[in-house]
Amino acid sequence: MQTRRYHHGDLRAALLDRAEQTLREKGPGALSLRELARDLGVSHAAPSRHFKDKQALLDALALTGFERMEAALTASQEAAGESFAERLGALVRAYVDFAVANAVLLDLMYTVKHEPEASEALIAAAHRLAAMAVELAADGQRSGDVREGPVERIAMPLFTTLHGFAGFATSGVLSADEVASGLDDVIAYMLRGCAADGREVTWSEGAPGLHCLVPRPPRGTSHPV
Amino acid sequence: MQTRRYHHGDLRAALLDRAEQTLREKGPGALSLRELARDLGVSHAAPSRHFKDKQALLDALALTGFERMEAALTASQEAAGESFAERLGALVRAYVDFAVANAVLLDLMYTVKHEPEASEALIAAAHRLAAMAVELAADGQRSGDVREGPVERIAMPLFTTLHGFAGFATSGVLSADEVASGLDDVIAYMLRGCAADGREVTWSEGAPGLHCLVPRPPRGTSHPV
DNA sequence: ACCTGAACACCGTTCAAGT
DNA sequence: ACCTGAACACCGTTCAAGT
Repeated sequence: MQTRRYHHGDLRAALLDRAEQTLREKGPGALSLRELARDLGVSHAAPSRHFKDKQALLDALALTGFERMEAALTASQEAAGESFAERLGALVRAYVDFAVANAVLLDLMYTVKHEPEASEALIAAAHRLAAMAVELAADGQRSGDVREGPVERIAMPLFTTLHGFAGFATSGVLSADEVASGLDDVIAYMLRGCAADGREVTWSEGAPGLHCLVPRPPRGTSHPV
Repeated sequence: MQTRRYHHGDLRAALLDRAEQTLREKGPGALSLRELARDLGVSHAAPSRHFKDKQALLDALALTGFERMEAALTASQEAAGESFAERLGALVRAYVDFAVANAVLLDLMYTVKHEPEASEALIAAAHRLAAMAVELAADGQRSGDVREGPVERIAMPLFTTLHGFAGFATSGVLSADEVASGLDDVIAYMLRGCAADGREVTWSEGAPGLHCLVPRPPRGTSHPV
């Protein structure tokens, strides 16, 4: 019968799928391994063959979240225009869209863990996301849109803003309307924050025609802020 | 005897205290109402007089987190210098310091809740924190350090960056060293992001002498980004 | 290799009853 | 008003045993 083959085939994936669904529908408090097993027509001890404990399942789920987020961000960059501003805007939108569509999952991804060894893989996954911001900033430096300096130090505040905005969106501190209407303010602010001196900053997606000029630094300045 | 009077006096506060301690020492997964009651020498049903269920206790604890964070931010502003940059820097440091010193609590404060009625008080508390950033931005506008425009829309990206940086700090995405060394990059980026056109931006705490000039916008621009 | 069934120690929540 | 004690239904985890 079909269910038999399914579980034989991939109980591990079925557990992750079902866990995410319950997480989405009933929240993290309602997730139990026994109920998961029941739903999948399997004994309550079966999950332990695939995940040593509940936390291991949650960690694995968080990891798939990072992987899907990475795919979403990559897709956003491939679909985006060529200008730095367009690519940054696309990255922000993709991150925030994924976050609000997977709020509980995002919580899981960035939740403080207490066994450092378990967090390693998750932190590495987060660093792969951050690397995309670094890549974007490096491109921006090549095109002259982004200020000079160590590119990781320039990308970090950008990625930080992204993460904070997504966090406020998922936790409800910002309403859906506020998220939608605030996106352009955030993007414009990010552009200004990383802009090369002497570069005109233009951001026109949500609020057409807004722009400003970031000037050259005063002579004699060794390291422009 | 002493313990008897203590519990009679304020079992509710004792539960919150003890819950925070276990949270800090053993993590959120290890928190149980029954153990809490045992530790306090009280029957396992006693907590239900003060919190209708476990989530209610966690929500109450999160609320005290917001209150203490608000106090820390207020204190930072009272201790800070007069310049906008100094006050912003002090706010960022205070937020991040509180976050790393209370990582699990911060998680709890901003965790996605599934009963909207329970979240209301927490969201209101978060808004009180955000109001401090709005106040600071408004002062910055009066002193000419911060660009013109609706002050909430200017403060939101700032507060968002703060929150994201704290989130990376508590979740371990940024190491303690990276947090310490990244603080000035973040602050300088924030200053640039909200600076008034034509204003010289100076930030010299961690990296003395760094500064740049944000110029006047090109003539004819209605709304500088 | 993968799963079952029973067993163990622990939960959260409720409710009559005590003081 | 505040707490107790027993009861209920549910957990996570382990482990010998099955196929």
